[in-house]
Amino acid sequence: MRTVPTVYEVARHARVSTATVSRVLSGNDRVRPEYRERVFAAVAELGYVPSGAARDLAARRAGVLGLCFPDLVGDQDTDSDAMFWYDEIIRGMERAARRRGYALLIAACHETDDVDLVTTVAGRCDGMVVLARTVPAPELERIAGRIPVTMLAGPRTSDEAARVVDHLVVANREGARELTGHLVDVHGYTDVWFVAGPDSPDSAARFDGFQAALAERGLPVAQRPHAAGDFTTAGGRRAVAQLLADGHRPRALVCANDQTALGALTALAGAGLRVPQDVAVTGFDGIQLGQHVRPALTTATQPMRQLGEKAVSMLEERLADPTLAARLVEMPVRVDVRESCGCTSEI
Amino acid sequence: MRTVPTVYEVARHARVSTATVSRVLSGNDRVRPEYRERVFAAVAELGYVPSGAARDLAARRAGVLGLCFPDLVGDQDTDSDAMFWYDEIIRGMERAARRRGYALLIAACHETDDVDLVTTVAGRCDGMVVLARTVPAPELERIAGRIPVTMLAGPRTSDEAARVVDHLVVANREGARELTGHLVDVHGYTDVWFVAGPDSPDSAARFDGFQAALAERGLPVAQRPHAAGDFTTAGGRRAVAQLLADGHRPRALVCANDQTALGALTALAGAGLRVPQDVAVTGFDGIQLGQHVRPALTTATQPMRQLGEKAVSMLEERLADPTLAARLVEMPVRVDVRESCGCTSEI
DNA sequence: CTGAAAGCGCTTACAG
DNA sequence: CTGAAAGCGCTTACAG
Repeated sequence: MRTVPTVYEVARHARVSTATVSRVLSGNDRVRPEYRERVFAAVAELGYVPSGAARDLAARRAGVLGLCFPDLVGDQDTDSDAMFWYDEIIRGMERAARRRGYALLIAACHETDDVDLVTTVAGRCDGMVVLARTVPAPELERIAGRIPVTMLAGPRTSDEAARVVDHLVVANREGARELTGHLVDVHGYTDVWFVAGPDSPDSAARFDGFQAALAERGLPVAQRPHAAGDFTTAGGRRAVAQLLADGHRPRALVCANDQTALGALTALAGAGLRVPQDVAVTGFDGIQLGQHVRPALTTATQPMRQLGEKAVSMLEERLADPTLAARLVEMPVRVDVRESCGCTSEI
Repeated sequence: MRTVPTVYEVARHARVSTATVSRVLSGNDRVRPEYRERVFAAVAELGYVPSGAARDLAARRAGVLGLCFPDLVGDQDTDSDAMFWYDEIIRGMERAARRRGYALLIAACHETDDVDLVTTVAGRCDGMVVLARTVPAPELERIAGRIPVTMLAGPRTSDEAARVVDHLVVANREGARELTGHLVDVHGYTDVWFVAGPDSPDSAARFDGFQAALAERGLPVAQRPHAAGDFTTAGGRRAVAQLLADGHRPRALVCANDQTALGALTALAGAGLRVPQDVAVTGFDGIQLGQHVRPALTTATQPMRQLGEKAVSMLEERLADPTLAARLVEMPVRVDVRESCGCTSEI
């Protein structure tokens, strides 16, 4: 195998300086057409592919954005279905990044280890988005000292980190409030229960919205969730199956996320209950699967596209001005009324 | 904002050389414990995060693998559901890469443009996986001259590229052959039709397996697919709806991929036909959604995990020995018999 | 518009 | 085990 060609070879071949090669390749400088031609010819002939590392080092810019999401491994080493939600995030971020000319460097990280992986990512990108439970706070602070960091859908971390890390969240509380309100106002259900996820700020905020909706309507307000899953389908199924086994028959179930709701659907079917005729169900997030199950899931859909775009622009703003104060931005969610709440299909 | 610290600052702070700092941080060299402590202390105090670019340039290794998949945008700028399949690939590759200590650099690319993006990716990783229709052959050859490249599930490209690019494919023909055989042997259907995807080697290979199964059983063999979608749910629905509108009533439909089969399900339901009682349906790929729809989809599932692992190991082998001859590796698929073929649910 | 040369921030023989 | 120094392959003021 030949040795890999460098700018020097290209420059020599094209009989120009490396500066000219660099200018031609970056595209945005005025170079005599004749030289330009020669450079392209040399590049083609030599099969030149510029070294990203050298380029990044010299230009202090990578053209790469990073994304750390939690490492979710199911029981037998298969991906947990909580991953569906991350698929959407990855896709949304990749698209938004690409629109602005960045590639996306992704890695599933776990708070307890993987510091090397996080460093690999952080050291190689111009800015990064981290989801909750991926990077320990001290590490996060350190990284934020080097590149802009936006925490997506996560909790406010330590005070230190909060000073330097931007936060981008969705309207969890408001979404759950609307969903619950819909169940009460439109369908007249008063016996509405909440099926939580794991102990997380997202689940908590959604429960909060659930409580608010009930309180506003003068209905009795539960002080704690009636059941709790873990944001997976299996967890939701177990939680609701237990509820039913205990003899409870709520009229409607507000679930902390879509997978939990999907699990609820299965548990209810298993108990011979019809959705929405016997029990209504709502989810949260708007994963694609929710549109395909029957009954189609009524849910609060997160604006993936906009979340990605917003995350990238926040990163770019901070790249332009690193002294910016940390920001907390909340994006609205959209309530998608489908079948599982009792409304008819909108097909 | 303070200036970002470098190895030099860390070395000065720890009163050691930069070589020692580098050794401590890389972890694998024997350094006097006292020095090691001092380095870690300095790193912590300064909030040092090594520059990936400098590191890569000096070490000639990035610890990053690349993945280019096609840019799939649906009608109103939303992701086409053909993306589900890529979600699985991305996840499988991310996991396999991470297991070997790599992060994954991803970018959706389109053959006609995006050469810059491809270059961004190729220049920054140690090896890359490309899916079909993402990188033009000449560009692919050039990249393969710099880093190992594996084409996943793609066609053999130009002869030139085929010499330097490894190919990793799944048993498309065999999977379709088994699926079709199952329909005939187990369920006794003889009137089995094929709904193709777009003009692609994958769809063609699956049709080939379909034909083989029929021929082996002495049944009439169609010379061309009875209908064709485009690998999306909408395409499958349209193709099958047209078939039905034309008055055709096949007993079973072998679809080129899962989304096509999902679309078939919708079209059949729309025509008042029951699956599998009136018409049986099979898919291909094994996307997660197929397990959740009713009837659950009988399909040939691609071994995502193993595909990812295999792709990474092929890259590593070529990294170790760049002179390796180009390889073509085929991975088996697993036929998952569920409900849509007429077998009962295995819940 | 073009080139000579410094410099980006690491790692790694090489010598000790 | 440790350090001085070269070198990785680009980009970009700086001068012309």
